[in-house]
Amino acid sequence: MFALIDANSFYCSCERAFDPRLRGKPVVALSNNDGCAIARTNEAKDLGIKMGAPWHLIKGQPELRHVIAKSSNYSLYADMSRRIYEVLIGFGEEVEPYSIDEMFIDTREVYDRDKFGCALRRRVLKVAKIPCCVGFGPTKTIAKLANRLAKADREGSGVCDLSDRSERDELYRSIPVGEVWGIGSAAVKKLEKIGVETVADFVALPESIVRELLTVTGLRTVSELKGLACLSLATQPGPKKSLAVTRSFGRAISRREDLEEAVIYYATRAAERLRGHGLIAGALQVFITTNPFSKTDRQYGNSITLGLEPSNDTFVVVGAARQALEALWCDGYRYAKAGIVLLDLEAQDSAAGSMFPSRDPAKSAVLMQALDGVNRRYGRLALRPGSLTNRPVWAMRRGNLSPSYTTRLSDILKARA
DNA sequence: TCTGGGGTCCTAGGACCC
DNA sequence: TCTGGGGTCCTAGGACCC
Repeated sequence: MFALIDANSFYCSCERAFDPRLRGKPVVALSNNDGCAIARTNEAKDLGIKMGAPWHLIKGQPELRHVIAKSSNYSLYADMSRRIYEVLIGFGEEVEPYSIDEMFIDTREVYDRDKFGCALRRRVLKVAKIPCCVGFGPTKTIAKLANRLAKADREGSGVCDLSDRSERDELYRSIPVGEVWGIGSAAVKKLEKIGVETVADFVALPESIVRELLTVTGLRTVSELKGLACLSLATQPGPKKSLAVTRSFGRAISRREDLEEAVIYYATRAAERLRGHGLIAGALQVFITTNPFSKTDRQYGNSITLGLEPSNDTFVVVGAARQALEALWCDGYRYAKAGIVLLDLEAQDSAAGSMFPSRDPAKSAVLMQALDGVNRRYGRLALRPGSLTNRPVWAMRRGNLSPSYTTRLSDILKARA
């Protein structure tokens, strides 16, 4: 049996914990650049403010003038999350922190779930000052669903137990399938086409259909909904696989120097975080894109993935990022967003002995040629410090070269020639 | 003169999550 | 003028090898 503890309007509740004047008022927490609302209190939801609604549109409406907006403060939220975790650990159960505001716990040993759930809620509210809801179920997916029901019933106890099979079957008939964890908008659309609307319709489908439409993830979700646990509690986080630093710009950027400055900054942050986790990266991806919401701007977006000599050195990461940008950049667009993603992460200690990554010299040569072309035309080569050869950082790949990458790069070159 | 096919690895992109 | 940021998993299909 699992329980899911999910904080209510987490970011807003964190703000309220430190400023009681926000209680009972419509509050939203804003994304980076104060761009859009990413958390809303019930009062704000009741005013019709949608998740992800742009703040500049909200504040333009006179009837929403009293809505209070807070810029997000992630270190505060992370700290509050840790407090909740510690409260749950204090109950002596196994805890899996699933996201910043959600934790699964193993409740096999719990006999009176209602009582236990209420005690949890009270304790979290008292110690961490955060209101939350608790959902119980024989699988994680059902516990998630139970939590949703607990949240939806605002006047209720904040605890919902879906451990009873017949009770579930009854409920499934009135719950839209899109409410289920793992069923997103694309899946809903596909399911609608074959007449599936409720969770009950969904679990009644033959396996072959589910498999065909939603692959193995869909099958897993069905099993979980039937009470057959496919997902276990992960009390220890797995090794990190990627790390990203991405931002939308406060205003559109048209000058190359400005974009380069942004990308260098992201690369610096990324390398810092990499070192913070004791990791090195074996590949780096840079992307830039125009504003997809704009109806007037010409659109362009592209990304490039480069192999690195595994490293967490700022100079190496920044050097590779600049080279990538050099190849990506196209003049004459208004850029709205850029980012850098570090991939092929490994623990720092295992780095020794993996200095020369390219397994296929012939293919490297092809890429090198393409890159040399870029460099001849578009600027200098940033060399890896201490490199024995004059290869640019981004010509060093660990695995096979992606042919589509080479193609894409030549497309870019062609477009610019 | 005839020009295979199966296994494996890799990547981009889609979908989903909070 | 202003529309988030950070992740994971799965699959199709290309490239390669023998």
